[in-house]
Amino acid sequence: MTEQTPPKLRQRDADATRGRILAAAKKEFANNGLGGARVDVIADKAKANKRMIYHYFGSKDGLFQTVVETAYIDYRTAEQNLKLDHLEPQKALETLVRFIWNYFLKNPEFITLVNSENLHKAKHLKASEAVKVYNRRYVDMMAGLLDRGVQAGVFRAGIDPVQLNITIAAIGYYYLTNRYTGSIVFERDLMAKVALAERLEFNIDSVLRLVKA
Amino acid sequence: MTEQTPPKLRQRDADATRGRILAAAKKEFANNGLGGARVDVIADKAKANKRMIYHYFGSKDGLFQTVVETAYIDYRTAEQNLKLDHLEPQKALETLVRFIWNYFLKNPEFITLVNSENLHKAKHLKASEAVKVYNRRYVDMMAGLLDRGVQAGVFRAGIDPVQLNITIAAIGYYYLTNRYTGSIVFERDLMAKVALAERLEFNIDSVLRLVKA
DNA sequence: AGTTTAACGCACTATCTGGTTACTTCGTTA
DNA sequence: TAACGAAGTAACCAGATAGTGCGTTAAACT
Repeated sequence: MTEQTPPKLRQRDADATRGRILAAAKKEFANNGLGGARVDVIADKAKANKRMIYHYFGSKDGLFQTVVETAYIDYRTAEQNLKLDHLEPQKALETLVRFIWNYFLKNPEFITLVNSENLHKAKHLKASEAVKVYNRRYVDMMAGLLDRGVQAGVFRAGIDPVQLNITIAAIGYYYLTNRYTGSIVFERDLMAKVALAERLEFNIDSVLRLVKA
Repeated sequence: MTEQTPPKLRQRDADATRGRILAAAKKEFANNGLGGARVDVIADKAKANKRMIYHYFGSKDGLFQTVVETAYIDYRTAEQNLKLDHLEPQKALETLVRFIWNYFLKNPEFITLVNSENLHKAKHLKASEAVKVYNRRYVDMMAGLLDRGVQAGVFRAGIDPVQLNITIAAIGYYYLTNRYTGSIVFERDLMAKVALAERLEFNIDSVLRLVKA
């Protein structure tokens, strides 16, 4: 038989296709924002058909929502793997500051996605119950960490874990999200290796000063 | 006779039209980002013709550039009016933290514009020499302020003014730019009056602890 | 083997969008 | 006052853009 079609095994794999779309969308949304992202570009980059995007995610907004929620859960999951309970308070705090800094640095899409979501008043994340659960656990951990420090006499009492939490994220997030305008404004390359290392040290030092007894 | 027209009600007023376009554009860009903003909407809101936008600003990007640059200069100008040199170091620092917080709070467009500009890798601000000049003056002021504090024995030595600067902005900026996701994540209304007051106090306290001798 | 389900893709569209052409009207001044 | 440049307008355009209708085919199930 002349049939003998070359084994163009076009495997059908829903999960894989969905995954490729999600990955491509994450990049496109992170680079251009929700309004600037193009559905056709996402389909193309994912080596999928645009029709599939609507099949799996319903709409551009639906796709964005999934991207943001996934990014958030990934972040909190990584954070939870730190197991800070096993470290002495100061060391735990330093580890946390270091982790957050490095996570933001190595996952720049995370920051831009969060910015986009806030530009849209968090309407996509509003629904997510999962995000709240993850975070409750995190705030509890921080509260416990502060308590342990106070018991050990190394931290002062009365620190609001949420405020501290926000501050720790802030001093890394702001520096990195404003890397471009910041580099212009301060006339130095904020992303140079030395500059990054300096900032991390400054941040660790700042947080320890903030909590010390 | 030349009709003396004291309140010259000009039907045609280039400056006024330009101003209305700029104001409308600031809102539209802040609310939707560069990619999400619509030129037609801007023209409409400004009660101007779309053609006028291209007449005065050349392109959507040109308009955005002017908006961002203007917003930046407005911010630095307000900052300079604080005259911190006349205050004792600690009071000056507190005043600065307070000012930045309130400026971000009362000018939410400023934050979203800066975010948008960073999403686009600051390509619109890159050209602006004015921004650099303003900022140089600001960093010098901060350096002088720290020196005065060290002389007076209230601040510790060796603090990098740029790092402190970034931190002061960060602890306000992050809280406010992430007001929507933050309110979900922490399950409290970050924009409630009490919450805002608490955050400001926490920030002032943090900065003073950071610098104290 | 036959039936059903779901993955996949082509081709299409209604509408939008940044930008432009061609034109009119006002205000200033030679 | 005539003329000329600038302010202002409406209609338009070509390409983009989110979203779909419908047919095809691989795989799962019976």
